[in-house]
Amino acid sequence: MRIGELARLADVTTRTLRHYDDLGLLTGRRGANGYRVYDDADLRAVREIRMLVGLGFALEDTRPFIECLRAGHERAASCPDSLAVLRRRIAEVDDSVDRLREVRGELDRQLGEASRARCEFSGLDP
Amino acid sequence: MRIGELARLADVTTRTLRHYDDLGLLTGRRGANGYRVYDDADLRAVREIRMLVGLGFALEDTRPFIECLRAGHERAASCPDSLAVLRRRIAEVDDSVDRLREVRGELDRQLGEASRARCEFSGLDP
DNA sequence: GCTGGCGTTCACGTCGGCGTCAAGGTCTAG
DNA sequence: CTAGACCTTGACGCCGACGTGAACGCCAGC
Repeated sequence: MRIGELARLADVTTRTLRHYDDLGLLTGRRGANGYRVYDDADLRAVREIRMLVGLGFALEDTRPFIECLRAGHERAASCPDSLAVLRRRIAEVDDSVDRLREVRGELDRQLGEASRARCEFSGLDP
Repeated sequence: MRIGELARLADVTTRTLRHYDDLGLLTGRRGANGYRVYDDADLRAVREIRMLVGLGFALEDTRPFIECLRAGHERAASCPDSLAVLRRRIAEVDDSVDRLREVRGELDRQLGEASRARCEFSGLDP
């Protein structure tokens, strides 16, 4: 299949696929006319990339997963490099959640103080 | 005081302060020689901005807080516009936490499947 | 043969928050 | 008088993941 069909099937733009090609992430073969030619394995790869990107992975971090697929493995995460990146991402997410919880607490504190300030301003505070 | 001293006191670079000036966020007066001139209120404002940025606010979103301070209010969050932005940010943080928790769950699932795949590969799965 | 719908390669634009020169003006101490 | 420590504006660079447009090639149907 050509780039337009793959784009439709994977629900991405052709620009996105060309970008992945530029990165060497999804280097399709070329037909006699210079057109990029893709197959079902490439569709699978694009879907894997989009899934990982949806989970917050940078494009570069999806590379080991795609290489794992191209190495013939059933699951893209089942290679050592993929697993390492996966665990790293989990740690990142945990850190992010922790930070956001602290931020959330501080925002609440700010809201409380602001409300109290408005009460004093309104003369509603004894 | 001039820009260098304010930068030291607020622990930011002079470039940062000029950037805030470019945005019209912290427009200091100018001395006879064209130098920016700041006072303690400006120091207070910069600290407020950095605190809010630390809580994830975009610079544009700190504007109502700074205007609130310049309007003479004690607490930067005690004006209607500040409060609106503050509540919006709280909602954003809550959404982010929710999304990250879902992401975290999915990452765990991926990790589990990958581990099982590796066990099958190793012939350790009955 | 020509229109229209595919494809191709540059290559610059976007968003935010500054970093990092470059080329100059100002002021103070020695 | 001069060094050097401050200040000024202007303008390009960076990061990521593409969007957007130009200018062109390829191929099918009428």
